[in-house]
Amino acid sequence: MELSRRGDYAVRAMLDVATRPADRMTVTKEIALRQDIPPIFLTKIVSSLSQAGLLRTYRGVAGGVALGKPADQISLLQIIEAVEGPIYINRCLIRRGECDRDRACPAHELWVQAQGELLGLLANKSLADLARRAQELQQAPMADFAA
Amino acid sequence: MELSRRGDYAVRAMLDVATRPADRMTVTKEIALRQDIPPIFLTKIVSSLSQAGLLRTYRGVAGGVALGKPADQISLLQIIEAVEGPIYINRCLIRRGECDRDRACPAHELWVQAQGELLGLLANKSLADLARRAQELQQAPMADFAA
DNA sequence: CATAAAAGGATAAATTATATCCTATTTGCC
DNA sequence: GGCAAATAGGATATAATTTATCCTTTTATG
Repeated sequence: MELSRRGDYAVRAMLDVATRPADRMTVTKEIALRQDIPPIFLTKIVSSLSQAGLLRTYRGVAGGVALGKPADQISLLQIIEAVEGPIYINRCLIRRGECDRDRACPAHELWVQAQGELLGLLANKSLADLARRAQELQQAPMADFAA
Repeated sequence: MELSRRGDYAVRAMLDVATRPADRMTVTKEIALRQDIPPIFLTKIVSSLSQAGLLRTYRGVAGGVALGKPADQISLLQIIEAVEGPIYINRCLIRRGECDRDRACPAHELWVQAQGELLGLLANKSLADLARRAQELQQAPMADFAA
């Protein structure tokens, strides 16, 4: 019941790109360094994010990565599912007939609800939201003492 | 990002016990058969549930398992955490200082929120709720055609 | 005392997650 | 053209976790 590192890394990497000056390219090795992510592993994650259209990548000497679309059009759900595949809170949600073969299952209904809420939350949170919040936290770093 | 089988099995096993006549003991082997759970594996799960006080177990010939307390005092969260340990939606929530070493992390805040909602949902859903729903579904098995 | 149940330790088997290596491809620049 | 710096991607190793079983012990009943 836990996000994999791929997902965690992906979110942090995307946030890293989103909070950099948009006019300059970001290089994965630097992201890895800043975010403390194994560099070669990150290239795989970046590749998934690129295939999902969330990053645009450029090869060559002046290459690197940039956001594939505006940050407010990228949801956290998209990021996570890009690197982990579709989220299922329980096996019985993967395909119909996995748990409720014959009779209806009350647990199944619960998983549907829980999954709906979780996915809703992640789908409604954009990378832009996170980036904005990051800026707030940076400008008032003492804020977390009040929390 | 998925419930393990332990958790899934535990919920189904508890529900199985809760929907049986309370005056008679239930035997794990029968639960395993009805719920399609590997029998020996289920004994381990039952053991965890027993240690958490959610089941009471009785050895010997007329032995078996019964609910450790009234079904309305058993939450789904308790069941899952009994067999999986505490739920963390992301590593950075396990202990303070895992992700927000120095600066505050906006992703962290998101995980706190998501985890809060998920745990809240599971904590507010009781085994009694599920058992009641199970009875409804059994009495009107055609209901799921409407859904 | 035989039988039927759970308890628990050790361990095997399988699956998944994490990470790296190596080679290829692309691009910019001298 | 050739070098350097970047991503692309296949293959593979390593590690961790999950799932499952086996075997022995303990407890209780009749």
